[in-house]
Amino acid sequence: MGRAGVSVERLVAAAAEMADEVGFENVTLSALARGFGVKDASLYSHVRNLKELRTRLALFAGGEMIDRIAAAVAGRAGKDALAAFAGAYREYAHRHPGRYAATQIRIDQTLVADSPAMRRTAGITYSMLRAYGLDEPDLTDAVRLLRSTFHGYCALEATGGFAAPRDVDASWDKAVDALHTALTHWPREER
Amino acid sequence: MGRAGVSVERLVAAAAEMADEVGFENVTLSALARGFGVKDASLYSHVRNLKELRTRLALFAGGEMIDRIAAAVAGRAGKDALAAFAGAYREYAHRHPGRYAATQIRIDQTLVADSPAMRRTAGITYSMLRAYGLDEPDLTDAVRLLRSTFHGYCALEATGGFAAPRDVDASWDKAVDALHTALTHWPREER
DNA sequence: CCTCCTGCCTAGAGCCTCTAGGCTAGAGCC
DNA sequence: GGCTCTAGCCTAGAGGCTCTAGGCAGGAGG
Repeated sequence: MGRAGVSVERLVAAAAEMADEVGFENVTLSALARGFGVKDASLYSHVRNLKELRTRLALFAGGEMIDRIAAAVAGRAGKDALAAFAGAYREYAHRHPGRYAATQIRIDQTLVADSPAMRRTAGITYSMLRAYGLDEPDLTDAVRLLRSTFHGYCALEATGGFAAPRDVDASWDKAVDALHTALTHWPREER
Repeated sequence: MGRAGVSVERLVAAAAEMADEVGFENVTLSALARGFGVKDASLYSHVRNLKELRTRLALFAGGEMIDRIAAAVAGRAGKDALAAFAGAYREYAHRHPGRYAATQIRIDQTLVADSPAMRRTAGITYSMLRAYGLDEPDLTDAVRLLRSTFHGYCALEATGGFAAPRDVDASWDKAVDALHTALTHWPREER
């Protein structure tokens, strides 16, 4: 009986597939082992435990996602860039619900901080926002607003939170418009 | 050995406590049974299965949450009402992370639709927004924007998503301000 | 050619959900 | 007071999951 050829990379890739099919929560080392034709105990020589697999999946998905977003934003500015960012974000969340869910788990901050994907994400977001003429700390506040709205919308959509008959794509476009006006009329301290 | 006196209500209440302590995901029928001094199989005569317990908890938490929000919003209007809504929302999410997580699970839409809590939530939100002079479908779009931002912010906060040194309360206030300006300058179709 | 290490294995503990079937105390009826 | 019915608990057991400990074999490198 030859070796099955499991590796961390193949494991994470398989986990990504499985997450999109059955949900991030339901990705199981047992099921992955079955997929590789291997006993589940064997996977523990490639990955410390389930938690480690999940954070690897999270970093993988985060990188994949920011690649798509970067490609969409490239060469655009202002409202165009914002819309492209938003569109790519939501499209990834739709196409890869399991991987997207993975990006939202709590991860050791030291791990996240020196992950290249995170740095890239921050860079792209901040440079996109600089077009609105914001300075710190408004810049950080605006980034948090955008992330919150984007994530919240996708999360609520994913759990079936939008029951009203109104088209969800139209609401999304409106939300992006509204964020644009919020950014252009950003509330400054008056004094 | 007398009866332990388990009931659906006590079960849900205990689950709510446990969810806030160990996280919604980690609420387990076994652990609840241990808490009641009862074998886990016994709980299945009060609740069909884990899923049913979870949706019961979700409806319970949803009702509790909208009660707090309603109390906070009462007697206020416009930006005041928005800020009160937002504050009560986030405070509940902070104080009861497990229950809040419960409110975000996917639930059978027919169950949700005729839950009184849901109707109340919709009523309060829509009436709060009418102060901004919006009509359908903008009203629904605006509700979705608010829910998305509120939920997204709390979710990201909960998973440690805001690593920057900027104070998270200040960013929240700014976000609420920004939403207010977005609502007052709501993007209309120009034609 | 030999050694070592990698990649797999078996065995087993522990925790979880959920089903099937049975016993019993107390409530309601005659 | 006796009778029945049922709610609320029980034991037994199957099956899925994570994870540890220890073993074996085949291919790569000295």
